Amino acid sequence: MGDLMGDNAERTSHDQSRFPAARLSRPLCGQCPVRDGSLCRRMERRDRDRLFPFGARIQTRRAGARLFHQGEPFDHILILQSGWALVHKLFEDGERQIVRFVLPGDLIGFEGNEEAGMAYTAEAITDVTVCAIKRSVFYRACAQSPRLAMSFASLVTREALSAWNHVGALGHQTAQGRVANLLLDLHRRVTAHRNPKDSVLHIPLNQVHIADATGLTPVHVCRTLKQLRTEGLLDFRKGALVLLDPERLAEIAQLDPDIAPEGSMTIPPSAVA
Amino acid sequence: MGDLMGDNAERTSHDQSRFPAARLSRPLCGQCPVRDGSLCRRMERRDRDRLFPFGARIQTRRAGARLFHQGEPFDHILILQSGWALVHKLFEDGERQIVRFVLPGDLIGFEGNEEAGMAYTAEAITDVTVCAIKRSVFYRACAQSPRLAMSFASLVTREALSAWNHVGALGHQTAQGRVANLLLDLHRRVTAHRNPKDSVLHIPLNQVHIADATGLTPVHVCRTLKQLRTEGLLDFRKGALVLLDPERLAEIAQLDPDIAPEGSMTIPPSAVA
DNA sequence: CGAGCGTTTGACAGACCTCAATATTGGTGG
DNA sequence: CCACCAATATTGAGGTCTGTCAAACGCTCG
Repeated sequence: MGDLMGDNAERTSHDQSRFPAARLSRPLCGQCPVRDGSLCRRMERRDRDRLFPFGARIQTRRAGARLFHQGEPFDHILILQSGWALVHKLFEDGERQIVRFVLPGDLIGFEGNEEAGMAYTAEAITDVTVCAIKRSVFYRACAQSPRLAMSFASLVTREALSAWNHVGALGHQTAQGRVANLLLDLHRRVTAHRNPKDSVLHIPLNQVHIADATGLTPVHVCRTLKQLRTEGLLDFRKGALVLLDPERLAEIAQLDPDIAPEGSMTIPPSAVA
Repeated sequence: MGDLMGDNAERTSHDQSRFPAARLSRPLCGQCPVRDGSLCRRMERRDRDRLFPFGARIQTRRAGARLFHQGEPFDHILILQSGWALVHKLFEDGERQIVRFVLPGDLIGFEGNEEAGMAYTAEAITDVTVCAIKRSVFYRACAQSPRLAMSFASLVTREALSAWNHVGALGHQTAQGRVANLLLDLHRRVTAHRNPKDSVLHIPLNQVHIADATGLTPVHVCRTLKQLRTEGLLDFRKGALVLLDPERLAEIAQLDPDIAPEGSMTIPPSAVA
């Protein structure tokens, strides 16, 4: 965690001029939440207003930086403001399993405790800005504000639902289904707070990311993506995702359109706001 | 959901004499939380005292009964008091993926919302007793009591951690590792609140349950269990689980003993109590 | 005794992995 | 602008793990 709480901490709002667009390994268009500040600002204003009195700080981290590491203690909660991150579990053979991707507005840092250390590693995929607050302070704030506590519970509930969906995909589906499930899920999460549903969507992942998340090898992910492309289902190359046949994709991903997806709020807004 | 809220509702405490031991498909010894009331009473007293003013009711359900069904609305929260349950996702081909097993003290019923219906199906494995409360009432109670809200958040956090561990097992591990992981996890959860760590532990699951939870076929689960048995790692037959070599099992399951397991409380008791 | 369920075992097929080589891309420096 | 390098993506051949199908066994219950 080291310099995460260092002197480069910022207390000001997440302004594009003060937080210049990240230098990314590859250019991303304005649709991507990494560079588009609208989503970030909306989540930030609401969370910051609640948490800044408790010592929340805005931080920036470079792509590839580790936000916290499996086995090591980490005493902060992070709210991602912009950019993409991931949470993975390291195995002894050096392989890793990505358990979730973190998008702006998502909370990370509750995957462990002070004594035993974090159970997972969090890593910035792109350059990111996060809102950091001491975990003990955050819990104290929640204990004083049922509204904040329920907002926290709501976020964690969404994480649990997403994880269970992930379990279903990994346990039951073939390679096509797993990849389709992941890309559909990411597409939905990115476009959820976005009006213009353009056909092409930029996702800052490569085939290795998809492999580590779906439990497949990069080689097989490549074959599966090619298969999906030739079958006219979706096109994903160089981070550009196009859903060519969303309906058939949902079938392959075994997503029942009637069922509330991961993004749905289980806790009604009335109980939070 | 039907008769769940029917006239057989009980408001009295969970007494063995009033709630006679369930007629189970196979006999279970006194170690199993299904028949042992100590765990049930402890969880119940604490939760009931908080929730009964809000209309919580104790209910009983038979083994095999569905507590709620995927796609259908369900407006209650259930706290399992005794017995075992499971939560699974149904796929269109008729297969199912068990996403978690529910033990006494666990909460279910937040896997969806009123409008879209539940995202999963919950089913009683053995006869169960549950503490039921209207979801809207429960959320209102949480909104008035930060303590209850944080207790809820703590439970959901544990579920999320457990689900992520499950994701890691399904995505990364071989059949042996998946089965070992599941049985070790269940063993830990059952013995967590139990002093005498006897060598033999009764778990009310069959090979089909294990198959649906690990994403394997019952045939392969059978082969894997036989393999684990001949290698002197564990013995699981007719619901009787014996861990013959816990250390080597933990290796196979890729469980890092230094890392906090799913059972650890992420939210410190001081923030809840 | 027969029916039904769960378990066990075998032969075979398919999905995915491993290893290896090549092609493509993006970045760097001359 | 081109050469060069590292990282990523692609393609092929062969092997392993797990699924599928089928049959038989044991157990419980009616």
